[in-house]
Amino acid sequence: MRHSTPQESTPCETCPLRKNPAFRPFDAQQLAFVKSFRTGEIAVAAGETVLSQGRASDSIYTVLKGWGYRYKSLDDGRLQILNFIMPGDLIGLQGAVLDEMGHSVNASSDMVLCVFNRRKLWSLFSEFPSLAYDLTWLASREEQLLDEHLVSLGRRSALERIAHVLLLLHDRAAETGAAPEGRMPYPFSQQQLADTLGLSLVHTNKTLRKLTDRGVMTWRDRSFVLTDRDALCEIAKYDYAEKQPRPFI
Amino acid sequence: MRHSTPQESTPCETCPLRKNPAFRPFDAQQLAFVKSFRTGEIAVAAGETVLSQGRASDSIYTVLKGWGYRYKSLDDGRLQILNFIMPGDLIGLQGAVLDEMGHSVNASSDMVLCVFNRRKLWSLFSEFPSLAYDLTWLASREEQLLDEHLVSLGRRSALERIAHVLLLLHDRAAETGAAPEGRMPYPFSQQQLADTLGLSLVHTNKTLRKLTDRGVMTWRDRSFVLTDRDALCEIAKYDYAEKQPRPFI
DNA sequence: CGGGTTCTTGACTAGTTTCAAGCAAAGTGG
DNA sequence: CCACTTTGCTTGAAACTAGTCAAGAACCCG
Repeated sequence: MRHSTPQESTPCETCPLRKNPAFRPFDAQQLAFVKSFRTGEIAVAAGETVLSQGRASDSIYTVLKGWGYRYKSLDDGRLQILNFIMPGDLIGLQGAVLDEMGHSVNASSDMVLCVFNRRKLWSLFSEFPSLAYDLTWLASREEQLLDEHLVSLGRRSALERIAHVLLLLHDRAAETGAAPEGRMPYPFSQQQLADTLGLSLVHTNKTLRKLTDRGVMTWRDRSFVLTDRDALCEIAKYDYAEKQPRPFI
Repeated sequence: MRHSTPQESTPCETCPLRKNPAFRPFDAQQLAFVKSFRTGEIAVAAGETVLSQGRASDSIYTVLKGWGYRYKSLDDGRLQILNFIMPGDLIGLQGAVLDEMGHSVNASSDMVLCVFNRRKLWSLFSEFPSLAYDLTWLASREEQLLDEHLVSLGRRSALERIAHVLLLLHDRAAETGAAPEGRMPYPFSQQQLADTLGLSLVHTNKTLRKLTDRGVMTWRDRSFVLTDRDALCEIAKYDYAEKQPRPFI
């Protein structure tokens, strides 16, 4: 893993996540513990690798800024994106609890990550059950997102799949205030969208065109705008559920 | 949820999982806590529903005997099986931590489940960090299985997918000693296999035939035998990793 | 202003689904 | 105990969705 020079640390007190109403507040004790659990902060440039499949990682990270994606690749070059990673998400837990990372993580935009020492994970469990519970919350939510993704790949048509991820991505970004007015500034390529949905690049492009022809969305500059959300929901059979403030570590 | 009359309880001391070398042992304190956490035991007949999508569940379960599957269904009847459930697996955590179950669980054979009170989950975190850690282990492993499944649905051909699940299913069963001599007695239909792999029943059947014609497996009486494991591994690009004793609750 | 990505489009092909029909095994009721 | 029904498996043919190949256009970066 290569990344840019470590930034000077943002102290936990001014952590961008803590100001965000989408995230639940910390009490003083929890904050004190998290400060001791944390070993620093790193910046990862767009396109670089944060974690590699097959390796054990010494660290766990919480995303402070930027977007990334979690993926698995096969020997012959086929690649499957498992999930997208946004601010507040925790990455590397699998590598900390099991012995080896089953997936890789790449940054799709410049990211800033809060770094935690894997070896102190145990003290989180023994001293801060409330944080351990939050960890489990985070793991359950990830499972729920994967479940939904599995339904898409297994049972939805290309058109439904695309409409569905677009809505999902938008709503996940909107949760943390990152998608104003239906505009989703996720910096990814059509190839990445294809690798997410288990489609070929060409078919993804043609399906995207079908959606823009119907006037429900536009794709430009590696991001998209939902111009007719209702129609998209109709296509994807998607319904939005109001989110409660969520935990993070 | 309807199930048969509650069986008389197997005491934790004679729990079938505890005797099984595939599972890590409990110490006396943990055992005492689990006994208080546990509210009883239920039997679920093959075909019945254990948990329903959309509902909150008051209980969490550990499978003592039998097999089942976790799935999501869409309004129009399409169905996607997310994962299979075997002895030692924990179900219902998502419903306990988040507020609603995003999936359903059905029994594919007669099952016996150990029932825990969702409301006491918090005391598990606060009093037994070692068990909380095990819970996280279990959640991470589920995530890993889902990741692998996602790769299958997204990037593997029908032939690869079938070879891959068959091996996975066999090895998961073998872990707990339930698949002697390559014979996997999983009682499921081809329709269920199709719903697992995101394929149609017809194509699943034809692909299964292709595999039996090549002499690598046989399918009979709703279970299968791996007659040429190496060839299957070759097709699926599958490699087996030795498993350590795993936790359970 | 080149050279490299990324996006776009058309033509052709392959893999998978859908439709349709028949068979076998297991259960059900008279 | 035997018709009758149901459920699961099997097979072929036709239709269609998505993949591959190929080539050009647009965009980005140095």
